[in-house]
Amino acid sequence: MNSGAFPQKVRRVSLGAVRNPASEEAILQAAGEILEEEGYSGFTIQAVVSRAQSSKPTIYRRWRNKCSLIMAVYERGGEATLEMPDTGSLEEDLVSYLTAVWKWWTSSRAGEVLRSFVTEAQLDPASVKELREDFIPRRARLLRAIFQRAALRGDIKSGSCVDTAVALLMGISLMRLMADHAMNAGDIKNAVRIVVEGICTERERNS
Amino acid sequence: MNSGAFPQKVRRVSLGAVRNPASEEAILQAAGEILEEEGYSGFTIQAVVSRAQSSKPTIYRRWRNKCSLIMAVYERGGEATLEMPDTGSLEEDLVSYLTAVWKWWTSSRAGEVLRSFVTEAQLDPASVKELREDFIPRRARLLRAIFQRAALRGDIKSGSCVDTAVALLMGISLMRLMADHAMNAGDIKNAVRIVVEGICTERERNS
Amino acid sequence: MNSGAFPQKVRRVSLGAVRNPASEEAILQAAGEILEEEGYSGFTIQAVVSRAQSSKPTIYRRWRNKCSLIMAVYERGGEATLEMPDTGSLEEDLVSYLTAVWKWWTSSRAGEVLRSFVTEAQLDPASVKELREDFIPRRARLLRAIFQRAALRGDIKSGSCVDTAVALLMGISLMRLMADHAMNAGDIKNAVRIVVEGICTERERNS
Amino acid sequence: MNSGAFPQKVRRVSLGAVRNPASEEAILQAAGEILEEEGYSGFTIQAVVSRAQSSKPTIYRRWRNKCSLIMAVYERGGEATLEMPDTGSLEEDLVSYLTAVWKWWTSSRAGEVLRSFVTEAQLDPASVKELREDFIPRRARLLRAIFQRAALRGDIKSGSCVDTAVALLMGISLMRLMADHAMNAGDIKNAVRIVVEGICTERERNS
DNA sequence: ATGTAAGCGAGACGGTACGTCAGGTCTTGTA
DNA sequence: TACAAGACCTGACGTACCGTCTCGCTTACAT
Repeated sequence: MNSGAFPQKVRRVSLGAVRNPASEEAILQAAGEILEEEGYSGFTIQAVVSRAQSSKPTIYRRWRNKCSLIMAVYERGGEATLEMPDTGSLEEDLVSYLTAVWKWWTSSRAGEVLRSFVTEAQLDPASVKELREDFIPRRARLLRAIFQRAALRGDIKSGSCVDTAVALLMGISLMRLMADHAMNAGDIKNAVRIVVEGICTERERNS
Repeated sequence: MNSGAFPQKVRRVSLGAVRNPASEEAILQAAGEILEEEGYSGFTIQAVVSRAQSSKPTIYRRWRNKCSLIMAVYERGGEATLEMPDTGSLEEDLVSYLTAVWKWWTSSRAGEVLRSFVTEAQLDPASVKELREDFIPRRARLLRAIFQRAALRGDIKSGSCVDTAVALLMGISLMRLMADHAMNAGDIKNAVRIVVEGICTERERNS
Repeated sequence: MNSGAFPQKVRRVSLGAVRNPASEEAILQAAGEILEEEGYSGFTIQAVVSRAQSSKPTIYRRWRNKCSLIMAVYERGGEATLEMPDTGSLEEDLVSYLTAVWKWWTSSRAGEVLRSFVTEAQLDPASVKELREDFIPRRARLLRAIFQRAALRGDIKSGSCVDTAVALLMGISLMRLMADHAMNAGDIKNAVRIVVEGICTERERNS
Repeated sequence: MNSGAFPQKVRRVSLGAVRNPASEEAILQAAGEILEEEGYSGFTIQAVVSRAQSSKPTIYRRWRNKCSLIMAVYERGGEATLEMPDTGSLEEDLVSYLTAVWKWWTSSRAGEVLRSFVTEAQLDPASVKELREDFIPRRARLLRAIFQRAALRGDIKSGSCVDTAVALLMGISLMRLMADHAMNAGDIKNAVRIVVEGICTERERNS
């Protein structure tokens, strides 16, 4: 694996009148590396072009602006690999999931990518809309599923709003991320406990 | 009130070798108006200069970069006028406070200012540090005070982390703000309820 | 001819990854016009940008600073069109040449360009070096050639330094130019006479 | 002598409603040192203020702009000390004088001051006028006197223009100065010889 | 077998904002 | 009223990045 081999002198050949998937791959790879190594402020399209040995039109043919590219980098970055914990306990599941997310964010610097995405999106109303309507709901899906399993078990108080609980946990995570203030195990535990105690039935809470 | 009288042809006189507070005032006023009217993407230093009838050096003499200026605009913007509610009920106090905050954010577009600040801060590590260590704690103070009054009343479960409760409410607000998705009364009520139920004693919760 | 048609709304098309000579041409044209119309003190890069419908990076991509640009304007400005006089008389040739130079300088305001170049060069050691090693020798070439033809005719006293004679005539011209004190026919005649009498053989002088 | 003692912590006290000559002196001293040490590009009013422990208004009260200040520095710089040679030979006098001038220019870097003055003058029509009508004629006086002594001896051909001869020698010197190309003994000798042979009677020339 | 159409690397281009710097004017408080 | 101090406005500077454009090349696919 030549990740980090920079610059990669692998000359990609044209495939004619069809997009070369290798280009897309190289661009995302390069973009991710730059975000990891230089952070948002060092992330320029020209830097991506240079590192990927690609060109601006090739980038803009696929993503409509910097923001879309960053989002693609984030989504390629392996969130999918986060597995849904299922211990039978809502609290344990949430702690386990958030711990995994923060580990991923900090170890691979995917957190930097996410921060960059949220930041960049602010420059473009269409991207804010995408953030609101697509990106955040997609990110919420696993958390929602965890809560819904608890609901099926009858652990959730009637009248509680699961979406709000999800949003509380995502919100605190995002705020800490934007402030470059990673959540540690204790932070996660505290946050989860409040939310769980706030949304669960007596029985579950005491378990 | 001449807010909006643009450009104000009020010639500020020099005060000699001492900074003229009127300049600072005019700059903050102009910066605030631009953020309100044009949003972050229309906010340039030159635009501030033009509207305030000031100059770049005068701005950079006081604030080290755009980010610091935006922060000053936000802090001047009247958060101080938010009064601390005190109904005797934690839940009502929180709802009341958050409702006031969101009303302020949306009506005066202070929300736009805050979004701009958080965005701009990402370009400069020193500003992120300031966001983390000064700005957010300062913003948290009123919420903390509300919780602490409840604690004095004995309403908070022992072992609960008040700071985390505060962070949950600030986090969800920030996330909704960054996504340009204002919280309405129901959203606020749902969020507050979960946090209150999660942190309060049985007695208080049932009250 | 649309010189002076300002701004020319001729949209220059890109030539792909190669510099468009039309841009260079438009920039030099605009720069020359500004120097003619506004003089050195009105000559700013932004003014050139506006008039040439170009951009700062495009200018700085070609010339490393204002000084180089001004030099290019001067060299493009038609000195080449000065023809070498050849009457068989050194004195007549020199008078004729210098008269042509001063006419060019004053009528087209190329003199303003030259003054600006010499002035601007003083801000940058590299430009002074260029002035000394390239620009002045290039300017000296025609005068040298005139003297050398006289030398071939045997009109120059042995032991005389032709280069110094050239420098005397260029020097007085430059000084008068920098003092905004154009040389008239009499001035030129006087200067040429001294130099010719100082460098020529008796025979030639009396001819 | 504290020239170079920088910064001089000699606190000049105000003399009340009268100009303190020590200030003028300190300013000229500081300005001269900066031109010597940093050259024209490092010469700013603020630098003079700092080194002279003075202030901008004090400078602008005496000189109407940077250019006037530089001229004052040049004139204070000791040209007066150049003594008029009088050997009885025009050629020897001229060589001796020009040699002294160039020695002064290069050793004390008064040349830098003169270059700066000519450069700065180009930014201001009034200064160019002063250069033309006052400064250059003043500089020409000694050279003129040398020629006039020769004329009294009957060495100058009738019909020759002494002013032009002076201008030729000043012009070549200025050109070489602006090009940062000091004239050495041979250069001076060559130039003087041409001018002398061009302007003198047979008898003198052969002497 | 060949012409068309699209992807590709390259990099110039116009545009816009940045943050710095210098000039020259102004007003203070002190002597 | 001169002086040191330094804030102020003006406006140019040179740099950086964005997103668009056209080039010349290469290849796949339709004819």
